[in-house]
Amino acid sequence: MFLGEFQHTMDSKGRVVIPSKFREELQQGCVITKGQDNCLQILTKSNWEEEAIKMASLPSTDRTSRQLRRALFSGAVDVKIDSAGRVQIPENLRIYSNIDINEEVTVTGSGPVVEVWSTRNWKKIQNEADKEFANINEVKG
Amino acid sequence: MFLGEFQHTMDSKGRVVIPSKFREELQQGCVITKGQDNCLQILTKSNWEEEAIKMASLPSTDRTSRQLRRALFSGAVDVKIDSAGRVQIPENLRIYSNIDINEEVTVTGSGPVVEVWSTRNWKKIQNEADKEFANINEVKG
DNA sequence: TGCAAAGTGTCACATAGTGTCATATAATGT
DNA sequence: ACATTATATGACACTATGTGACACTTTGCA
Repeated sequence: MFLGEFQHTMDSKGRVVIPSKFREELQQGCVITKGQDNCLQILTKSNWEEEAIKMASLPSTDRTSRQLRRALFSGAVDVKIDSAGRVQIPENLRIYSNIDINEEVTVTGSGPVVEVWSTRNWKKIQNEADKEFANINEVKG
Repeated sequence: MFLGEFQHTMDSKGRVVIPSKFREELQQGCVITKGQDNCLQILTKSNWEEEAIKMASLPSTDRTSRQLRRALFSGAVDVKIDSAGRVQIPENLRIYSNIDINEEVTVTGSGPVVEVWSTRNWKKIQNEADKEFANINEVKG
């Protein structure tokens, strides 16, 4: 289970530090994919395999399914964390997520997955997310 | 069941003392999350897991669900009480709750959860709460 | 073949976080 | 009231983490 929110910067070579709390779970290998709302997702190997199986089993007759599947597989890279705790983000994913070299990055734990955001982007999303969250709590309370 | 109200200060490293009465229940591990009105909530592990399971099972195809999941998990940390009875509050939660380094903190038992407030904030909220309480009693009496 | 660009590995430094201790304060029992 | 114990807090040393720098390797391309 991944929890928390961390600020980092993407270094001049396109690498991002994985918060130390997440490393143990991801050390044995992980996969980065395009996530929803222009974030990147980092999954553990086993989590990725589950996803992949689900996707592979979608009917290839359905156009939307095909698109989803292409996005998932073509956008995925299998990376390893280096000795300084960083991962290299390939250019296509940097573009997808709007994270430029030397820019601020927010890494969040989101339960079963880790998400990587350009901080600008995250701030917008977070506002929305917090509102939803406040609504739910009000209904409950 | 957590009861009572306690004054402490956040130390220069961002740590807060958990009142000794609460420690036993929280010792085996607890999770801090964003609560309502800019307070922080401390939940026991089992309490947290209930919440988390609900969230994790929401469909990720639905934007609102995704946002909820993000708010919940990114705003949470899993902490342990140190040998001096303190917990470390990460920066994002310090900001959320308006608790600065070396500032006064009010820790309250609130039934199933413990709440952590900046004392300034707490006083405001408490006034409101007391008024409500007085009103109810007036109507009843 | 050589050059430029992109990626990888390593290091040193600054800072944030952690652990421990000593003292002060508060709570408890006699 | 007093002694005894538990609790809170500040101080400080230590560790881990994040960051920037830089050299080295690989890749693609002229």
